[in-house]
Amino acid sequence: MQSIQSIRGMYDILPDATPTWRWLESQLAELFDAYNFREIRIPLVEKADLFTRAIGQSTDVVEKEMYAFSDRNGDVLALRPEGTAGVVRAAIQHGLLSVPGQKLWYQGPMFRHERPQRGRQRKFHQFGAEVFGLPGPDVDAELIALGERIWKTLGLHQHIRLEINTLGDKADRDRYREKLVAFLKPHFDELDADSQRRLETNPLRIFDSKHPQTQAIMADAPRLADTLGSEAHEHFRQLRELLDALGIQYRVNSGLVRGLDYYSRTVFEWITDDLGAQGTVCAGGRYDGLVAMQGGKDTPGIGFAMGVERLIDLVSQSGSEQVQAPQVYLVCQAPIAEGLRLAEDLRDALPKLRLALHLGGGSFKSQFKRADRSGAQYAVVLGETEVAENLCQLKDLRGEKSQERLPRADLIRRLQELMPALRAA
RNA sequence: GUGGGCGUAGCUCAGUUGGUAGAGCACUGGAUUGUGGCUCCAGAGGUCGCGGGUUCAAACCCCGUCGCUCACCCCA
Repeated sequence: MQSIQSIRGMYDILPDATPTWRWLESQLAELFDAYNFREIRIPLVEKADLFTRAIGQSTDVVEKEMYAFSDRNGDVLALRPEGTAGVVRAAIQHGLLSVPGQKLWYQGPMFRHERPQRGRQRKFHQFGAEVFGLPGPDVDAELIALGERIWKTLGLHQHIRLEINTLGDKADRDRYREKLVAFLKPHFDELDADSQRRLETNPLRIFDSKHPQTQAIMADAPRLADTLGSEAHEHFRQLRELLDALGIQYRVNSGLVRGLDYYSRTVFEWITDDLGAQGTVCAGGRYDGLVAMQGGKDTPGIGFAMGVERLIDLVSQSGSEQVQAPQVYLVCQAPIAEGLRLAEDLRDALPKLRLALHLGGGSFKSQFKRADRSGAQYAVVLGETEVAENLCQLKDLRGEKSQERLPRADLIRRLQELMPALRAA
């Protein structure tokens, strides 16, 4: 019988990898805590309309990548392709926006039906942060400072660079869009096929084109910066001033455009060259119109989201991978009841101890082989002789290869001496 | 959705002009009957991705299909 395989693009995170994931997740949670963000947990499934409205009808994410389906009631639902729309929905629904400066973070799997490649899976994970109700550039600056601290904490700072841009307010962008389209129309035949299509759907993205001829045309295109209203312009100027004051390095990339429709004013992106074609590790921006668009009271907002798989890839390259091994391996060649009892006694006294009890029997030799392979620092030996004399032996498997005999009652104290971290409550 | 590369043991990979499948690592046992790592010996492990075709004979050639992967596209 053919075994059932996982769904394309939805992969398993295996035991060798989960310690690194947990490490990264706990680092991020601590950093969000430190910046006074609070965690929100939202459903994986929402009404499809939520995403259509927030992300934009004509974006690829909605148009061809969304996992949408009808449930038994005939409602059209979708697996969430990103987190911001759901957070905004929840914030409106539960009145979280009544105070200014609501800071929220979220975490979890997202789903997009794309062709998988490095750094791009159909099920992928994001950590994201959102701040509501504060229109000023101080928020933008603090959020970017948080991002910078995250890369430093993860040891990735050398591999990641920051690019920022402003998209202006919606009126600026609409005006600019018209100018850009008017400029490009005469060049239509010279554009590559993808850019010809984007002229209809999302002309600002043509700046991203990798075709040399298209790039040459875009070099002479009108700039969004020249169409900016004075308020948006001033917002961006102040943000840069704050970043300079913080000593944060960045590059203004006037071609930087976010893919989702809801962004306005500040947009930013952290990029790496070490991940192949999917170099964006974290991206975000301001979305001042989104809350109103979702039916809430007009409230400014800003946020970012990072791709966990991409970060894990970088972390693995930088040698920060975590491993999980027991600290003590209990070799038992006495009646297993003795081994189970000793193990449970140890777990009672030392809740933090990572203890592997040998199960399944076998010779001393094979049990020690297991103990070695497990990566454990110490082996505790319990044989017939030890049981008869009510003692046990403690062997250092890594260091001096010493082995000591000691009364079973002294084992806990000895392990605490050897591993002081076990004492902490 | 489009294109390139690749599918052989749990993993990394060999496999000669087509002649019925191998290595290293990992696993099990032994050399060493109460002690791991190094070494040696033995063992177990395979619908050669799947389906069809050509052939006396296919892992190898042909067609189809599925999957993986990289890139385009898209995006975190």
